Amino acid sequence: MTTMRDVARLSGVSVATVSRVMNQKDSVNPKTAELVMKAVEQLQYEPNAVAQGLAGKKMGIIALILPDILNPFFSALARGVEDVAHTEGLTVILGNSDNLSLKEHSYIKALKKKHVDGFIFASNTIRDEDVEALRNDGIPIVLLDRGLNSESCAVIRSKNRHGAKIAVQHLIQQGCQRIAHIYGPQEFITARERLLGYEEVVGGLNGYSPSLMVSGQFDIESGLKGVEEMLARHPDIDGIFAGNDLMAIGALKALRKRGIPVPEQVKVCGFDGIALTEITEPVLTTVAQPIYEMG
Amino acid sequence: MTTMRDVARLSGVSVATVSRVMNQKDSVNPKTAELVMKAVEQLQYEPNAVAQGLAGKKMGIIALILPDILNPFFSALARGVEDVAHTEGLTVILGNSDNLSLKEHSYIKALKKKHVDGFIFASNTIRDEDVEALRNDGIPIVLLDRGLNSESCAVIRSKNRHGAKIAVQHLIQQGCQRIAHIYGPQEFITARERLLGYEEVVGGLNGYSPSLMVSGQFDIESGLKGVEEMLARHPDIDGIFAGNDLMAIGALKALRKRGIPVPEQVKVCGFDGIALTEITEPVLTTVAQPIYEMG
DNA sequence: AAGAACGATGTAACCGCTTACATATTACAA
DNA sequence: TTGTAATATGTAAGCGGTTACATCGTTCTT
Repeated sequence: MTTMRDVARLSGVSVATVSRVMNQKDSVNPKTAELVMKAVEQLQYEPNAVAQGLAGKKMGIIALILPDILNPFFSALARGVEDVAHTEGLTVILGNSDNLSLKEHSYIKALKKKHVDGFIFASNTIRDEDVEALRNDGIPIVLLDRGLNSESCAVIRSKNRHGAKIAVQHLIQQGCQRIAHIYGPQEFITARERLLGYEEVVGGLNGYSPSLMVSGQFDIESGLKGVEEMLARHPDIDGIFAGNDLMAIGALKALRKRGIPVPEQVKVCGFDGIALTEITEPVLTTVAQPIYEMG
Repeated sequence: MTTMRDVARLSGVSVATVSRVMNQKDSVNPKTAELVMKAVEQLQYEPNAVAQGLAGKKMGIIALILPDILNPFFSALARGVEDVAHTEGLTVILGNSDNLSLKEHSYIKALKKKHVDGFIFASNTIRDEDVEALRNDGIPIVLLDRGLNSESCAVIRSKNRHGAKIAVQHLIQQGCQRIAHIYGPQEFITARERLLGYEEVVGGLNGYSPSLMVSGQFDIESGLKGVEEMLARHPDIDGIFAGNDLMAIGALKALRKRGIPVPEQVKVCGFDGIALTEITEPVLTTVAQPIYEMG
């Protein structure tokens, strides 16, 4: 690998000058600069990012910690992040936390050692103390889809509550009278907010009952089970608002299993707008979040 | 950030000794070692990976270049890679190439500067010269699902041809007589092999015709279009073998659109075994590849 | 025309760690 | 007891950059 010294030697200047030319810092005689550039070209010199990192510069690496890349929601997010990172000349390190604080912690630890320039967390289980610690080290953090803790770090979230209201109102407009809700894990602020949005709209309706809500785990399986449970309790529902698309898909499966026609008898609406919703049959109605753009 | 010198100072030894203790290399007096460990503990010392990298050691980073993380096949692969990497103490850098040699090249360039320890390519468009260049630099490479070029670098592939034969034979066993095939882009060796497997089995059948094959792009959309085209040509087909699951899903959509009952009139079989196949209706038959394990 | 201010470049210290080599201590064989 | 091998630890030279500081030749000010 050719180093700066090689370039310096070939162009007959000192390494300092080469560095100056490379960084376009401090003043350098245009002629010298050209000379250096020619040598750089000839030797195909590329600065060593690790050395630059050690010498105090950024390494150009950001860490993206998310629960599970298998979840389409997060792969869309990842793609969004990675795309802009790449055009910015940054590289993205991926970490699957499975929503385990422990794993998150271990990622943070491992990546801090590697001089990561910044963290993006799309995971709902980061411990505040971990975030706090990073902040103290002056490492930039972005929190996606997570409640803001007192500290001042960038937080990106979409209007879950508002979206939920839109979804439910849509169902009502379609003529639904008894709308059930499958909510996600209440540890997640997104799930809580969507539930609130639902309650806000449905709470005022005739015949509203808390038993119209079941819990789910934001995955297909629990959506299916949730709806089965719901149908046992309330065979008369005519609308289902699922806390996310995966559970909506599960709901669809449950309904089909029972031979209930969708959307004729029961209408289903999801949340997120992942690509998957377009391959189900019937195509699922959903509240689209700008997942990619959030990334 | 506490450095090795801090530890050395606190434990009253030289940095070299601390380094020895940390790396368990060369002999160190057990008592000294314990002393050092205590200091490490007390100072919460963590070696700086960047410095270690500069000083010649590995950085513990591997690059995973794949076409698109949005494709469920690749997110499964990525998850597999990331999981074992993490348990091995490695971190994974993700790159979406979109099957563009140019993007791949730019990733390689950017990542080489960052002292990446190794590359995993799941992309079908890497130029041999790029691979060659990496090999010359002594950087380990793994090629997933790609034709092996003369060079000796690890290659992981599943038996596409064999799998294709199984798929087609399965359809025949189910009673299919006229089986169509939607093949993927023929630049991809995987697509070619699957096509070969199909031909090998179907070629011997009565009424076989090359017009039973249409090309697709390994995505849902092209699967849909391909089947529509096929139905125009051969309304009498009773089986479809798709080169991958995404196209199989497209096929399903096309059939449903035409009101053709699946699997009563036409049976469909995909390839890959991505999780998506379980959410379609009806559940799609597919040749499962151990995607995760390949990762 | 002398001194200030500036531009261009070189020197060398430093980032934090690894490691070859040197030194010192201890143990063991002859 | 002395030479030698083995053990334990320190010294210092990198790894490949960045950058504060020093140096030196110019141009500008008055």
